[in-house]
Amino acid sequence: MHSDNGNFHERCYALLKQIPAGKVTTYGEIARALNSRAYRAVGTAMASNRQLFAIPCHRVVRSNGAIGGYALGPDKKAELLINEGVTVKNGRVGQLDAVMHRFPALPESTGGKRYP
DNA sequence: GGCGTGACCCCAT
DNA sequence: TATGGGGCCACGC
Repeated sequence: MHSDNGNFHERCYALLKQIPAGKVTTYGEIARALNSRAYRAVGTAMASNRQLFAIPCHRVVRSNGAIGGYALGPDKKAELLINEGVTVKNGRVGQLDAVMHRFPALPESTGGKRYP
C-alpha cells in the first residue's frame, strides 16, 4: 500500500518511546508487539540507534533478565536503569515481570490468528 | 542479487 | 543455576 512507515527499525523506536521510566521490556516482546519473530532485527535496530537520549533503548533488556548490550557499555545501561528505579543486581534485572512493560496489540492483528 | 552478521530467544543437558 | 547448540528475522556490503 502506501508505504511501510519506513523501516522495521522505526517501529521499534516508536515502541521504545512508549515505555515509561521505571519500566523495561525485552527484545522478544518488541518483536511480538510487531507480530514478528525478528528479535534479532530488534537488537540490530537498537544498535543502529544513534539517538540514545531521544530513544530510551537502555530500557530494553533480555528476556532472561540479563541487561544485554549497550552502545555506551552494559555497565552504563545498568546504571541508567537503576537510576530510573529498576532493580538491577549483578548485571541482571530483578523481578523482570514486575517491571516488564506490555504493549497494546496491533490493530491489524486484533482478534484472530497470529502466526500461520 | 545473494551471503554473513548481530545489543536475541528457546530448549535440552 | 549454568552451559551448549539450533533457529529466527531484517539490514549492510
